[in-house]
Amino acid sequence: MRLTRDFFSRDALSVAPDLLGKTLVRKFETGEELRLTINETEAYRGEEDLGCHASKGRTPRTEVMYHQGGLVYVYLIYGMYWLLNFTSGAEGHPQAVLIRGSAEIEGPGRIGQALMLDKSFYGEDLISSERLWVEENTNITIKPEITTSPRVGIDYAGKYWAGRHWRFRG
DNA sequence: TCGACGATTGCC
DNA sequence: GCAATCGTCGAG
Repeated sequence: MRLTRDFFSRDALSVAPDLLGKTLVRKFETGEELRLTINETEAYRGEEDLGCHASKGRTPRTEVMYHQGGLVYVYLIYGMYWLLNFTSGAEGHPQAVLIRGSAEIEGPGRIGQALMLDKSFYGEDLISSERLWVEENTNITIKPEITTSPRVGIDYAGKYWAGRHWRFRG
């Protein structure tokens, strides 16, 4: 069953750990489906979070994070990898959850490659999209053991924000 | 308009 | 250890 708007409308710190164990589905134009089990996420939350792109304010790039939850926020990193994020929270609250890894494919850059993401996915609605969405995983019967740790690659955000344990693995 | 840099990865 | 590679943003 596809995850609802309500699921993504909650705070990023609730959505990020709850996405662990969920199934990410990408349907290609060929009709072929790629299904990945999410096992690693990170929360980016608000303009005050110096590790969040929205800390620079509302710009063309960060715009979608200010919208409702359940939308796709993709951006090009190092000129070669598209990183996948889902917006969360309510309208006006810039938040996003980075999909950092899955059981089948590890690494945010590799996930983007496997899903063949590009700029056209910016703003895609996970609740109605025909090519990308998230489902409940019916195979999992027990809730995964979740561990937390500091987010990756944001030392520039300073000791406080880089030190928040907003990376979730399960 | 210009230059620095990044929520990464893979090869030397 | 470092190059690849380009959109974004702040400075000039």
